[in-house]
Amino acid sequence: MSRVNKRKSALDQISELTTNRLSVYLRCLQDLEAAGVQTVSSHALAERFRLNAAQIRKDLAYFGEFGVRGVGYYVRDLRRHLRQILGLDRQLRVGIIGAGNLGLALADYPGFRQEGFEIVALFDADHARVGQHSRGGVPIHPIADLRRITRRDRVAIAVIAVPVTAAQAVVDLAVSAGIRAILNFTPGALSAPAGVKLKSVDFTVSLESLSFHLAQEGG
Amino acid sequence: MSRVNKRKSALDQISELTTNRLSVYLRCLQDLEAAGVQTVSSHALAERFRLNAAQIRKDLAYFGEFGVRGVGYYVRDLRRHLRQILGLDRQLRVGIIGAGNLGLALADYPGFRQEGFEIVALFDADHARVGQHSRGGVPIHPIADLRRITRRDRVAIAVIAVPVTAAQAVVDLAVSAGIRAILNFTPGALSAPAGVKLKSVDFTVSLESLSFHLAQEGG
DNA sequence: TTTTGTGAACTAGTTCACAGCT
DNA sequence: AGCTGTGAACTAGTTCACAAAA
Repeated sequence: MSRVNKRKSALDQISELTTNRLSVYLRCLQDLEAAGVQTVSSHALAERFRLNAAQIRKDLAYFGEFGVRGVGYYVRDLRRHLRQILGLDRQLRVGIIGAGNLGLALADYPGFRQEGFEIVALFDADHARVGQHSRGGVPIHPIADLRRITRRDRVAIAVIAVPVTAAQAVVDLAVSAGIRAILNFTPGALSAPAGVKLKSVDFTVSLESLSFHLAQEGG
Repeated sequence: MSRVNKRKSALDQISELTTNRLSVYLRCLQDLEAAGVQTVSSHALAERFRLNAAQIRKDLAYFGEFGVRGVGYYVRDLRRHLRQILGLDRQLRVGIIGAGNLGLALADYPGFRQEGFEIVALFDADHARVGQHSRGGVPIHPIADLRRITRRDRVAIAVIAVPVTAAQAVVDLAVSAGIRAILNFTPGALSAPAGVKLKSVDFTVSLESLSFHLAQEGG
């Protein structure tokens, strides 16, 4: 069994901390490539994020031996590898459920398109919104059409930006429409069946963490 | 020295993981109190988040002995304690820098006000936006007024929702205006001096984490 | 009896330090 | 000489398991 296969079999035990860092490395490599830099060492990368160089080498080594001893990593090569590892070598289509302020803002968020995600649809229960478009041109569909549009447009990722009370029902609906990856922006605990990856971003928790630190120092 | 003081001195070594969970517990307690529940055990709480009961007890025990053996925790009491620990017993004022789609959406995000944060000001470099208000009525100021408004309105927390290229300059400006806590929504590494708490929310990293999981399963 | 608070055991994640390749 | 890849050492975080309290 080849070294690559040995690694492949251990790939599901990669921690989320590692994959998050891979995203960060990738962004950095894109900057470096744009700046015409050919090679980069783990130390040079580490300095940018005040991270440990060994950590970067370990993160990368889970997936293969991408570096060259005495030289470092070829920026172009490593970037290509990371894009492939993160599944960004194919265009991933995203649907956003909830066309309120937040949903509309996310639909036109330039960072997504830039990294290769394509926001293809918004969904909303409010009939007044259906048929409209975001400023950037993403069409708003009735939520009843979620299953149909998801299949037609091959939506792979759902973003949840609805009021808290509707969130679990929307997750269930997305799952039943065949969605296997969900990014949730509503607060509170949601559950999804095994095999469906659910990731949550909770603004309130983040703000409260800041509040805690102010409370500690401020007395 | 009292037990409370002994703990107080160790308070700065509380991990972010713990404080994030405290926010989650607090939200749950608010629901329980609204539902008229008097007491709750660490096991009952743990089930809600499929978390470990010992973890919850440890998280709480950093700050005092809030529980009653054989009974559990008094919901009302614990809620009050958590609000105090997280610094939510006083109204915290927030300013949002960047009045684009995202900044405006955050300004009117109902979850913030609900937890006791007050969004008092938006700031933007674009003169066309200055003088306008968010739908919810938050006024948009020129960024040049950041220092003045921050002092006048006693803004404690800054939210960064500007384009990536402007982000570090905006952080520096906020710090020089006396801000000690910053919630950053732009991608990439920003730096702030010691004593200033900078927390980042990176949408792209979250989406790429989902992409990674799809790439692993999907083959 | 029930449930907390917490030391001890365990697990996960990070950093060190160096052999080995270029 | 320079830098990677990685076992070993270390640090942080979680879970177990039980004495002590109500």
